[in-house]
Amino acid sequence: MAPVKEETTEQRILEAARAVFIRKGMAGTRMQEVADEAGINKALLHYYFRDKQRLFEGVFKGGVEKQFGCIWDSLKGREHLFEAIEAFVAAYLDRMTENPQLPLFIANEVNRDPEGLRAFIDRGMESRQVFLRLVSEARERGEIIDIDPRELLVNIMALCAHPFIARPMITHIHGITDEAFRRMIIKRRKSVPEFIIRSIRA
Amino acid sequence: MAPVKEETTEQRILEAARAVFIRKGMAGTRMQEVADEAGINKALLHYYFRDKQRLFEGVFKGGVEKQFGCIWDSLKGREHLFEAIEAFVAAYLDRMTENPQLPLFIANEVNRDPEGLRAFIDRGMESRQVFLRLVSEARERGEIIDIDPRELLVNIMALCAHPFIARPMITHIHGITDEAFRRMIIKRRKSVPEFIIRSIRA
DNA sequence: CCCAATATTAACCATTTGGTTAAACCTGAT
DNA sequence: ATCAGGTTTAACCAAATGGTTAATATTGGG
Repeated sequence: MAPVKEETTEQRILEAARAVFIRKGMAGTRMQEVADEAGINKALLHYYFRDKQRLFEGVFKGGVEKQFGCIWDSLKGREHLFEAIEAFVAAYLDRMTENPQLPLFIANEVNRDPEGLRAFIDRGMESRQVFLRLVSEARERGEIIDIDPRELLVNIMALCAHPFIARPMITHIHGITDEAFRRMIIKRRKSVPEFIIRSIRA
Repeated sequence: MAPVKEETTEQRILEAARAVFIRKGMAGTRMQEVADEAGINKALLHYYFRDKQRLFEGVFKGGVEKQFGCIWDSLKGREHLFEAIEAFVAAYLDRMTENPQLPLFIANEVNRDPEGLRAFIDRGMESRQVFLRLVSEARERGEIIDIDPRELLVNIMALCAHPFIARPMITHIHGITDEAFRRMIIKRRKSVPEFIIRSIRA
Protein backbone atom coordinates (compact mmCIF):
# COMPACT_ATOMS: atom_id res chain seq x y z
CA MET A 1 0.00 0.00 0.00
CA ALA A 2 1.49 3.15 1.38
CA PRO A 3 3.13 4.68 -1.71
CA VAL A 4 6.62 4.69 -0.31
CA LYS A 5 7.42 8.24 -1.19
CA GLU A 6 11.06 8.23 -0.32
CA GLU A 7 11.73 10.10 -3.56
CA THR A 8 11.12 13.74 -4.24
CA THR A 9 9.17 14.57 -7.40
CA GLU A 10 12.17 16.34 -8.86
CA GLN A 11 14.25 13.18 -8.49
CA ARG A 12 11.55 11.09 -10.13
CA ILE A 13 11.47 13.52 -13.04
CA LEU A 14 15.23 13.48 -13.41
CA GLU A 15 15.33 9.69 -13.43
CA ALA A 16 12.55 9.46 -15.96
CA ALA A 17 14.03 12.15 -18.17
CA ARG A 18 17.41 10.53 -18.00
CA ALA A 19 15.98 7.19 -19.09
CA VAL A 20 14.05 8.69 -21.98
CA PHE A 21 16.79 11.04 -23.16
CA ILE A 22 19.29 8.21 -23.13
CA ARG A 23 17.16 5.86 -25.17
CA LYS A 24 15.61 8.39 -27.55
CA GLY A 25 18.16 11.20 -27.75
CA MET A 26 17.34 14.89 -27.44
CA ALA A 27 15.37 15.18 -30.67
CA GLY A 28 13.54 11.91 -30.19
CA THR A 29 12.42 12.63 -26.65
CA ARG A 30 8.83 13.75 -26.06
CA MET A 31 8.02 15.75 -22.98
CA GLN A 32 4.83 13.72 -22.63
CA GLU A 33 6.81 10.50 -22.53
CA VAL A 34 9.01 11.85 -19.77
CA ALA A 35 5.93 12.93 -17.83
CA ASP A 36 4.34 9.50 -18.25
CA GLU A 37 7.50 7.72 -17.19
CA ALA A 38 7.68 9.92 -14.10
CA GLY A 39 4.01 9.31 -13.42
CA ILE A 40 3.16 13.01 -13.43
CA ASN A 41 1.46 15.67 -15.46
CA LYS A 42 3.20 17.35 -18.36
CA ALA A 43 2.62 20.77 -16.82
CA LEU A 44 4.46 19.68 -13.71
CA LEU A 45 7.44 18.90 -15.84
CA HIS A 46 7.55 22.50 -16.98
CA TYR A 47 6.99 23.60 -13.42
CA TYR A 48 10.24 21.96 -12.32
CA PHE A 49 12.23 22.46 -15.52
CA ARG A 50 11.11 25.41 -17.56
CA ASP A 51 11.67 23.82 -20.94
CA LYS A 52 13.13 20.82 -22.72
CA GLN A 53 16.59 22.34 -22.98
CA ARG A 54 16.78 23.01 -19.24
CA LEU A 55 15.47 19.55 -18.46
CA PHE A 56 18.17 18.14 -20.67
CA GLU A 57 20.82 20.18 -18.92
CA GLY A 58 19.43 19.12 -15.56
CA VAL A 59 19.79 15.49 -16.51
CA PHE A 60 23.20 16.01 -17.97
CA LYS A 61 24.71 17.94 -15.09
CA GLY A 62 22.91 15.95 -12.44
CA GLY A 63 23.71 12.43 -13.47
CA VAL A 64 25.44 11.81 -16.75
CA GLU A 65 28.23 14.32 -16.27
CA LYS A 66 29.07 13.05 -12.81
CA GLN A 67 28.83 9.38 -13.65
CA PHE A 68 30.93 9.71 -16.74
CA GLY A 69 33.34 12.15 -15.18
CA CYS A 70 34.20 9.89 -12.27
CA ILE A 71 35.82 7.48 -14.69
CA TRP A 72 38.60 10.01 -15.06
CA ASP A 73 39.10 10.03 -11.31
CA SER A 74 40.30 6.44 -11.48
CA LEU A 75 43.54 7.84 -12.91
CA LYS A 76 44.24 10.11 -9.97
CA GLY A 77 47.03 9.11 -7.61
CA ARG A 78 48.32 6.38 -9.92
CA GLU A 79 52.05 5.87 -9.88
CA HIS A 80 52.52 3.59 -12.85
CA LEU A 81 51.15 3.69 -16.38
CA PHE A 82 50.14 0.03 -16.62
CA GLU A 83 48.34 0.20 -13.33
CA ALA A 84 46.59 3.38 -14.46
CA ILE A 85 45.45 1.74 -17.68
CA GLU A 86 44.05 -1.22 -15.78
CA ALA A 87 42.21 1.04 -13.37
CA PHE A 88 40.81 3.23 -16.11
CA VAL A 89 39.54 0.35 -18.21
CA ALA A 90 37.97 -1.33 -15.19
CA ALA A 91 36.30 1.90 -14.10
CA TYR A 92 35.04 2.59 -17.62
CA LEU A 93 33.60 -0.88 -18.16
CA ASP A 94 32.04 -1.05 -14.70
CA ARG A 95 30.43 2.32 -15.05
CA MET A 96 29.08 1.51 -18.51
CA THR A 97 27.80 -1.89 -17.47
CA GLU A 98 25.45 -0.03 -15.16
CA ASN A 99 24.50 2.19 -18.07
CA PRO A 100 25.15 0.60 -21.43
CA GLN A 101 23.43 3.31 -23.44
CA LEU A 102 25.54 6.12 -22.06
CA PRO A 103 28.49 6.14 -24.48
CA LEU A 104 26.31 6.42 -27.55
CA PHE A 105 24.18 9.05 -25.88
CA ILE A 106 27.21 11.13 -24.96
CA ALA A 107 28.76 10.78 -28.39
CA ASN A 108 25.52 11.91 -29.92
CA GLU A 109 24.97 14.93 -27.80
CA VAL A 110 28.58 16.07 -27.90
CA ASN A 111 28.27 15.97 -31.66
CA ARG A 112 24.99 17.79 -31.66
CA ASP A 113 26.20 20.61 -29.49
CA PRO A 114 29.97 20.65 -28.97
CA GLU A 115 29.99 24.10 -27.39
CA GLY A 116 27.27 23.41 -24.85
CA LEU A 117 29.03 20.32 -23.58
CA ARG A 118 32.47 21.84 -23.29
CA ALA A 119 32.21 21.89 -19.50
CA PHE A 120 31.53 18.17 -19.51
CA ILE A 121 34.54 17.48 -21.67
CA ASP A 122 36.78 19.65 -19.50
CA ARG A 123 35.78 17.71 -16.42
CA GLY A 124 38.57 15.15 -16.82
CA MET A 125 41.33 17.53 -17.87
CA GLU A 126 43.29 17.15 -14.65
CA SER A 127 43.29 13.36 -14.89
CA ARG A 128 44.36 13.50 -18.48
CA GLN A 129 47.43 15.46 -17.38
CA VAL A 130 48.19 12.65 -14.95
CA PHE A 131 47.90 10.18 -17.80
CA LEU A 132 50.26 12.14 -20.04
CA ARG A 133 52.80 12.34 -17.21
CA LEU A 134 52.63 8.60 -16.57
CA VAL A 135 53.19 7.92 -20.25
CA SER A 136 56.24 10.14 -20.47
CA GLU A 137 57.68 8.68 -17.26
CA ALA A 138 57.20 5.14 -18.53
CA ARG A 139 58.82 6.20 -21.76
CA GLU A 140 61.85 7.62 -19.92
CA ARG A 141 62.24 4.41 -17.97
CA GLY A 142 62.25 2.59 -21.29
CA GLU A 143 59.23 0.52 -20.35
CA ILE A 144 57.20 1.39 -23.41
CA ILE A 145 57.85 2.08 -27.05
CA ASP A 146 57.70 5.56 -28.48
CA ILE A 147 54.04 6.28 -28.98
CA ASP A 148 52.01 9.46 -29.23
CA PRO A 149 50.32 9.56 -25.82
CA ARG A 150 47.28 11.30 -27.22
CA GLU A 151 46.81 8.54 -29.73
CA LEU A 152 47.23 5.98 -26.98
CA LEU A 153 44.48 7.66 -25.00
CA VAL A 154 42.20 7.59 -28.04
CA ASN A 155 42.90 3.89 -28.44
CA ILE A 156 42.15 3.12 -24.82
CA MET A 157 38.87 4.97 -24.94
CA ALA A 158 38.02 3.35 -28.25
CA LEU A 159 38.49 -0.13 -26.84
CA CYS A 160 36.38 0.72 -23.79
CA ALA A 161 33.55 2.59 -25.42
CA HIS A 162 33.03 0.89 -28.74
CA PRO A 163 31.46 -2.37 -27.57
CA PHE A 164 28.67 -0.35 -25.98
CA ILE A 165 28.28 1.96 -28.94
CA ALA A 166 28.12 -0.87 -31.43
CA ARG A 167 26.37 -3.28 -29.12
CA PRO A 168 23.46 -4.34 -31.36
CA MET A 169 25.87 -4.77 -34.25
CA ILE A 170 28.21 -6.89 -32.17
CA THR A 171 25.54 -9.08 -30.63
CA HIS A 172 24.06 -9.72 -34.04
CA ILE A 173 27.32 -10.23 -35.94
CA HIS A 174 28.53 -12.75 -33.43
CA GLY A 175 25.11 -14.19 -32.86
CA ILE A 176 25.31 -13.79 -29.13
CA THR A 177 22.73 -13.04 -26.48
CA ASP A 178 22.69 -10.06 -24.16
CA GLU A 179 23.93 -12.34 -21.43
CA ALA A 180 26.88 -13.38 -23.58
CA PHE A 181 27.55 -9.72 -24.26
CA ARG A 182 27.69 -9.10 -20.54
CA ARG A 183 30.19 -11.90 -20.14
CA MET A 184 32.25 -10.48 -22.96
CA ILE A 185 32.44 -7.14 -21.17
CA ILE A 186 33.58 -8.85 -17.98
CA LYS A 187 36.30 -10.64 -19.93
CA ARG A 188 37.36 -7.34 -21.44
CA ARG A 189 38.17 -5.94 -18.03
CA LYS A 190 41.24 -8.15 -18.24
CA SER A 191 41.76 -8.58 -21.95
CA VAL A 192 41.66 -4.93 -22.95
CA PRO A 193 44.46 -3.80 -20.61
CA GLU A 194 46.46 -6.82 -21.77
CA PHE A 195 45.81 -5.92 -25.38
CA ILE A 196 46.94 -2.36 -24.83
CA ILE A 197 49.97 -3.15 -22.70
CA ARG A 198 51.23 -5.83 -25.07
CA SER A 199 51.16 -3.35 -27.88
CA ILE A 200 53.08 -0.59 -26.11
CA ARG A 201 55.54 -2.56 -23.95
CA ALA A 202 59.08 -1.97 -25.13
CA MET B 1 23.25 30.23 -66.72
CA ALA B 2 21.76 27.04 -68.04
CA PRO B 3 21.04 25.20 -64.78
CA VAL B 4 23.32 22.29 -65.47
CA LYS B 5 20.77 19.61 -64.83
CA GLU B 6 22.99 16.62 -65.04
CA GLU B 7 21.28 15.21 -61.96
CA THR B 8 17.89 13.64 -61.74
CA THR B 9 15.55 15.00 -59.09
CA GLU B 10 15.52 11.70 -57.28
CA GLN B 11 19.29 11.80 -56.96
CA ARG B 12 19.19 15.35 -55.64
CA ILE B 13 16.65 14.27 -53.04
CA LEU B 14 18.70 11.28 -51.99
CA GLU B 15 21.82 13.40 -51.60
CA ALA B 16 19.99 16.03 -49.61
CA ALA B 17 18.23 13.47 -47.44
CA ARG B 18 21.45 11.66 -46.83
CA ALA B 19 23.15 14.84 -45.69
CA VAL B 20 20.33 15.83 -43.37
CA PHE B 21 19.74 12.36 -41.95
CA ILE B 22 23.41 11.97 -41.23
CA ARG B 23 23.76 15.26 -39.40
CA LYS B 24 20.40 15.26 -37.59
CA GLY B 25 19.52 11.59 -37.23
CA MET B 26 16.12 10.10 -38.03
CA ALA B 27 14.20 11.84 -35.25
CA GLY B 28 15.93 15.18 -35.75
CA THR B 29 15.36 15.32 -39.50
CA ARG B 30 12.56 17.52 -40.83
CA MET B 31 11.06 16.71 -44.20
CA GLN B 32 11.01 20.45 -44.93
CA GLU B 33 14.73 20.69 -44.35
CA VAL B 34 15.37 17.86 -46.77
CA ALA B 35 13.15 19.56 -49.35
CA ASP B 36 14.98 22.86 -48.88
CA GLU B 37 18.37 21.23 -49.16
CA ALA B 38 17.25 19.52 -52.35
CA GLY B 39 15.82 22.80 -53.66
CA ILE B 40 12.37 21.35 -54.14
CA ASN B 41 8.90 21.38 -52.73
CA LYS B 42 7.96 19.26 -49.75
CA ALA B 43 5.15 17.63 -51.69
CA LEU B 44 7.61 16.49 -54.29
CA LEU B 45 9.53 14.70 -51.58
CA HIS B 46 6.44 12.64 -50.82
CA TYR B 47 5.91 12.13 -54.51
CA TYR B 48 9.26 10.35 -54.82
CA PHE B 49 9.36 8.76 -51.36
CA ARG B 50 5.98 8.13 -49.86
CA ASP B 51 6.95 8.92 -46.31
CA LYS B 52 9.84 9.61 -43.99
CA GLN B 53 10.50 5.97 -43.25
CA ARG B 54 10.75 5.08 -46.94
CA LEU B 55 12.96 8.07 -47.60
CA PHE B 56 15.21 6.91 -44.82
CA GLU B 57 15.35 3.41 -46.23
CA GLY B 58 16.06 4.83 -49.67
CA VAL B 59 19.03 6.72 -48.31
CA PHE B 60 20.23 3.80 -46.31
CA LYS B 61 20.02 1.17 -49.04
CA GLY B 62 21.14 3.53 -51.75
CA GLY B 63 24.27 4.98 -50.23
CA VAL B 64 25.11 4.24 -46.67
CA GLU B 65 24.71 0.50 -46.87
CA LYS B 66 26.85 0.21 -49.97
CA GLN B 67 29.56 2.59 -48.85
CA PHE B 68 29.85 0.99 -45.45
CA GLY B 69 29.47 -2.51 -46.75
CA CYS B 70 32.34 -2.22 -49.22
CA ILE B 71 34.75 -1.92 -46.32
CA TRP B 72 34.15 -5.58 -45.68
CA ASP B 73 35.11 -6.36 -49.24
CA SER B 74 38.66 -5.27 -48.49
CA LEU B 75 39.03 -8.56 -46.63
CA LYS B 76 38.11 -10.73 -49.59
CA GLY B 77 40.91 -12.68 -51.25
CA ARG B 78 43.41 -11.92 -48.50
CA GLU B 79 45.87 -14.68 -47.76
CA HIS B 80 47.42 -13.48 -44.56
CA LEU B 81 45.95 -12.06 -41.37
CA PHE B 82 48.31 -9.12 -40.98
CA GLU B 83 47.81 -8.07 -44.56
CA ALA B 84 44.06 -8.35 -44.09
CA ILE B 85 44.15 -6.16 -41.00
CA GLU B 86 46.14 -3.51 -42.82
CA ALA B 87 43.75 -3.55 -45.75
CA PHE B 88 40.67 -3.40 -43.56
CA VAL B 89 41.93 -0.50 -41.47
CA ALA B 90 43.02 1.43 -44.54
CA ALA B 91 39.67 0.85 -46.23
CA TYR B 92 37.76 1.82 -43.11
CA LEU B 93 39.67 5.03 -42.51
CA ASP B 94 39.62 6.05 -46.16
CA ARG B 95 35.90 5.49 -46.46
CA MET B 96 35.19 7.37 -43.26
CA THR B 97 37.44 10.25 -44.19
CA GLU B 98 35.05 10.87 -47.06
CA ASN B 99 32.19 10.65 -44.61
CA PRO B 100 33.20 11.38 -41.05
CA GLN B 101 29.67 11.43 -39.68
CA LEU B 102 28.81 7.97 -40.92
CA PRO B 103 29.95 5.80 -38.00
CA LEU B 104 27.94 7.72 -35.45
CA PHE B 105 24.94 7.77 -37.74
CA ILE B 106 25.11 4.03 -38.26
CA ALA B 107 25.60 3.31 -34.58
CA ASN B 108 22.60 5.45 -33.82
CA GLU B 109 20.25 3.95 -36.29
CA VAL B 110 21.28 0.38 -35.64
CA ASN B 111 20.49 1.05 -32.00
CA ARG B 112 17.20 2.68 -32.80
CA ASP B 113 15.98 -0.15 -34.96
CA PRO B 114 18.12 -3.29 -34.77
CA GLU B 115 15.62 -5.42 -36.64
CA GLY B 116 15.18 -3.08 -39.57
CA LEU B 117 18.88 -2.87 -40.19
CA ARG B 118 19.58 -6.57 -39.98
CA ALA B 119 20.14 -6.74 -43.73
CA PHE B 120 22.78 -4.07 -43.48
CA ILE B 121 24.58 -5.91 -40.73
CA ASP B 122 24.45 -9.18 -42.65
CA ARG B 123 26.07 -7.58 -45.66
CA GLY B 124 29.62 -8.32 -44.47
CA MET B 125 29.01 -11.81 -43.15
CA GLU B 126 30.99 -13.51 -45.88
CA SER B 127 34.01 -11.32 -45.28
CA ARG B 128 33.80 -11.92 -41.57
CA GLN B 129 34.11 -15.64 -42.27
CA VAL B 130 37.27 -14.90 -44.21
CA PHE B 131 38.59 -12.99 -41.24
CA LEU B 132 37.86 -15.80 -38.80
CA ARG B 133 39.61 -18.26 -41.10
CA LEU B 134 42.69 -16.06 -41.39
CA VAL B 135 42.87 -15.75 -37.62
CA SER B 136 42.68 -19.48 -37.05
CA GLU B 137 45.27 -20.13 -39.76
CA ALA B 138 47.66 -17.61 -38.26
CA ARG B 139 47.06 -19.22 -34.90
CA GLU B 140 47.90 -22.65 -36.28
CA ARG B 141 51.12 -21.34 -37.79
CA GLY B 142 51.96 -20.00 -34.35
CA GLU B 143 52.18 -16.43 -35.64
CA ILE B 144 49.78 -14.97 -33.13
CA ILE B 145 48.88 -15.53 -29.51
CA ASP B 146 45.71 -17.27 -28.49
CA ILE B 147 43.01 -14.64 -28.76
CA ASP B 148 39.26 -14.78 -29.24
CA PRO B 149 38.91 -13.79 -32.90
CA ARG B 150 35.55 -12.16 -32.28
CA GLU B 151 37.06 -9.97 -29.64
CA LEU B 152 39.91 -9.11 -32.00
CA LEU B 153 37.41 -8.02 -34.60
CA VAL B 154 35.64 -5.84 -32.06
CA ASN B 155 38.96 -4.25 -31.16
CA ILE B 156 39.85 -3.55 -34.77
CA MET B 157 36.51 -1.92 -35.45
CA ALA B 158 36.75 0.03 -32.24
CA LEU B 159 40.12 1.49 -33.17
CA CYS B 160 38.84 2.41 -36.62
CA ALA B 161 35.46 3.82 -35.76
CA HIS B 162 35.92 5.53 -32.46
CA PRO B 163 37.92 8.56 -33.57
CA PHE B 164 35.05 9.52 -35.84
CA ILE B 165 32.39 8.80 -33.27
CA ALA B 166 34.15 10.81 -30.57
CA ARG B 167 35.57 13.39 -32.93
CA PRO B 168 34.41 16.57 -31.17
CA MET B 169 35.55 15.15 -27.86
CA ILE B 170 38.94 14.26 -29.26
CA THR B 171 39.56 17.52 -31.04
CA HIS B 172 38.63 19.43 -27.92
CA ILE B 173 40.48 17.26 -25.40
CA HIS B 174 43.67 17.47 -27.39
CA GLY B 175 43.08 21.01 -28.43
CA ILE B 176 43.56 20.25 -32.09
CA THR B 177 42.02 21.65 -35.24
CA ASP B 178 40.01 19.75 -37.82
CA GLU B 179 43.07 19.78 -40.02
CA ALA B 180 45.14 18.19 -37.24
CA PHE B 181 42.39 15.61 -36.82
CA ARG B 182 42.67 14.77 -40.49
CA ARG B 183 46.42 14.31 -40.13
CA MET B 184 45.84 12.09 -37.11
CA ILE B 185 43.57 9.85 -39.15
CA ILE B 186 46.19 9.58 -41.88
CA LYS B 187 48.78 8.60 -39.29
CA ARG B 188 46.39 5.99 -37.93
CA ARG B 189 46.32 4.17 -41.26
CA LYS B 190 49.78 2.96 -40.26
CA SER B 191 49.72 3.16 -36.48
CA VAL B 192 46.49 1.27 -35.89
CA PRO B 193 47.56 -1.90 -37.76
CA GLU B 194 50.90 -1.68 -35.97
CA PHE B 195 49.12 -1.31 -32.63
CA ILE B 196 46.94 -4.33 -33.31
CA ILE B 197 49.64 -6.57 -34.74
CA ARG B 198 52.09 -5.80 -31.93
CA SER B 199 49.48 -6.88 -29.45
CA ILE B 200 48.63 -10.22 -31.07
CA ARG B 201 51.98 -11.29 -32.52
CA ALA B 202 53.24 -14.42 -30.77
C1' DC C 1 -7.99 26.79 12.07
C1' DC C 2 -6.40 29.79 8.57
C1' DC C 3 -3.35 31.47 5.49
C1' DA C 4 0.28 31.66 2.28
C1' DA C 5 3.39 29.22 -0.30
C1' DT C 6 4.15 25.26 -2.85
C1' DA C 7 2.74 21.34 -5.66
C1' DT C 8 -0.36 19.37 -9.08
C1' DT C 9 -3.79 19.08 -12.51
C1' DA C 10 -7.10 19.62 -16.56
C1' DA C 11 -7.84 22.28 -20.24
C1' DC C 12 -6.02 25.07 -23.55
C1' DC C 13 -2.97 27.37 -27.21
C1' DA C 14 0.33 28.22 -30.99
C1' DT C 15 3.47 26.13 -33.80
C1' DT C 16 5.57 22.55 -36.03
C1' DT C 17 5.40 18.58 -38.66
C1' DG C 18 4.32 14.66 -41.62
C1' DG C 19 1.39 14.03 -45.06
C1' DT C 20 -2.51 15.08 -48.79
C1' DT C 21 -5.02 17.28 -52.64
C1' DA C 22 -6.05 19.33 -56.64
C1' DA C 23 -4.51 22.12 -59.90
C1' DA C 24 -0.71 23.68 -63.02
C1' DC C 25 3.27 22.61 -65.76
C1' DC C 26 6.14 20.39 -68.72
C1' DT C 27 7.43 17.15 -72.55
C1' DG C 28 7.30 13.99 -75.99
C1' DA C 29 4.27 11.25 -79.18
C1' DT C 30 0.45 11.46 -82.51
C1' DA D 1 -2.40 21.57 -81.81
C1' DT D 2 -3.48 18.26 -78.63
C1' DC D 3 -3.50 14.72 -75.63
C1' DA D 4 -1.56 11.70 -72.04
C1' DG D 5 2.03 10.87 -68.96
C1' DG D 6 4.85 12.03 -65.61
C1' DT D 7 6.51 16.11 -62.78
C1' DT D 8 6.06 20.15 -59.73
C1' DT D 9 3.73 23.42 -56.98
C1' DA D 10 0.71 26.16 -53.64
C1' DA D 11 -2.50 25.52 -50.41
C1' DC D 12 -4.29 22.82 -47.13
C1' DC D 13 -5.16 19.39 -43.11
C1' DA D 14 -4.92 16.66 -38.94
C1' DA D 15 -2.09 15.09 -35.48
C1' DA D 16 1.64 15.79 -32.50
C1' DT D 17 4.26 18.63 -29.65
C1' DG D 18 6.34 22.20 -26.62
C1' DG D 19 4.63 25.23 -23.67
C1' DT D 20 0.99 28.16 -20.87
C1' DT D 21 -2.87 29.26 -17.79
C1' DA D 22 -5.90 29.32 -14.34
C1' DA D 23 -7.87 26.79 -11.03
C1' DT D 24 -7.43 23.12 -7.37
C1' DA D 25 -5.08 20.40 -3.87
C1' DT D 26 -1.60 19.95 -0.31
C1' DT D 27 1.24 21.31 3.29
C1' DG D 28 3.59 23.62 6.91
C1' DG D 29 3.73 27.73 10.02
C1' DG D 30 1.22 31.28 12.90
